[in-house]
Amino acid sequence: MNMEKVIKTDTPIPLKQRTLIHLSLVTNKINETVASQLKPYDVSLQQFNVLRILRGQKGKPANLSTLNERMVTKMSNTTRLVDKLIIKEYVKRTTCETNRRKVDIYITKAGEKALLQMDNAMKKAQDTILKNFNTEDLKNLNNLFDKF
Amino acid sequence: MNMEKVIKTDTPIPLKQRTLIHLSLVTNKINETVASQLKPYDVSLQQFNVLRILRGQKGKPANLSTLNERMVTKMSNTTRLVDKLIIKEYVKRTTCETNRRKVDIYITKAGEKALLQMDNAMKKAQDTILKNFNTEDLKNLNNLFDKF
DNA sequence: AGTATACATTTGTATATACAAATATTGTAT
DNA sequence: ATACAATATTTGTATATACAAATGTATACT
Repeated sequence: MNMEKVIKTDTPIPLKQRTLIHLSLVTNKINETVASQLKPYDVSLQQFNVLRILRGQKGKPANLSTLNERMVTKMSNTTRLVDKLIIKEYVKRTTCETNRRKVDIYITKAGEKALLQMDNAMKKAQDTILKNFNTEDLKNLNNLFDKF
Repeated sequence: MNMEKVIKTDTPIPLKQRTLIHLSLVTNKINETVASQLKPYDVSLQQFNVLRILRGQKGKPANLSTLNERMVTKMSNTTRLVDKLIIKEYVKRTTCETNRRKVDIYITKAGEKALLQMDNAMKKAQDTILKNFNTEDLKNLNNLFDKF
């Protein structure tokens, strides 16, 4: 990706600024690829991540606060995000037995089934996005990310 | 940044997937820092970028399509983004003389003045975000970004 | 027990963004 | 000149997100 080409500029940009712009462009590109892969399943990346977290619970229900903790992109309204998944019948929500302030959220069979298909789509997206990277590159990148 | 800590997981994540999650977390963190620095000026990062592009025009007006081309994050509605800047009196919009389908968008004196202050805020954000990076790191990071 | 405080979620509201359709203007072919 | 396609922007609408206030429940204190 040639970033100067993408944002059609010819003036040189200071290194720090360039790095942050570069990062934004990379993120945009990734989001596009991911979104287009998830589109057929009519879920957003956020919704996909919630489903993954719920699967990771292995039957144990999650409540909103734990979902929020584990979500990659924190958002202020997990209630409505879960609402969307309930409409699609991918998750179920009941009030928690032991603490009725909380809600228990589970993934349904249908959700797990759909999630399996989404996994494939995401794997495809991942391979597309990272096609130019070898293991060494990926490790270097992760190490640099740790500095943030 | 310890990503496993951020998303509170202890199960190891495959390298490719880890890389993309890591990148999302980094982006989120950066956006937070940037947004909080721009908050006092009541502009979004998008609006700030538009102002910067307009300044880069050096008096020459820009129209919506050129703005869109140069914007880091393309968005579907530059009209309304510019509307916001007009309300704040940071930019002016007139219909283009030579092609009346187009609009000429300029930054105002007030916009330039405000932008100077925002520059400082952004420089501060940048330095905060990249405080752990030396020039070598930044170059490596940019080279890896080019592989996307 | 009664009251205050903390906790977990939901709801209201304002703003942002995505996408498609509508409007206005210009260029081109007949 | 007229009709048609292309271009540039605007508007409508649906959905997403951010933030604050409201609701309902549990815990602690007197």
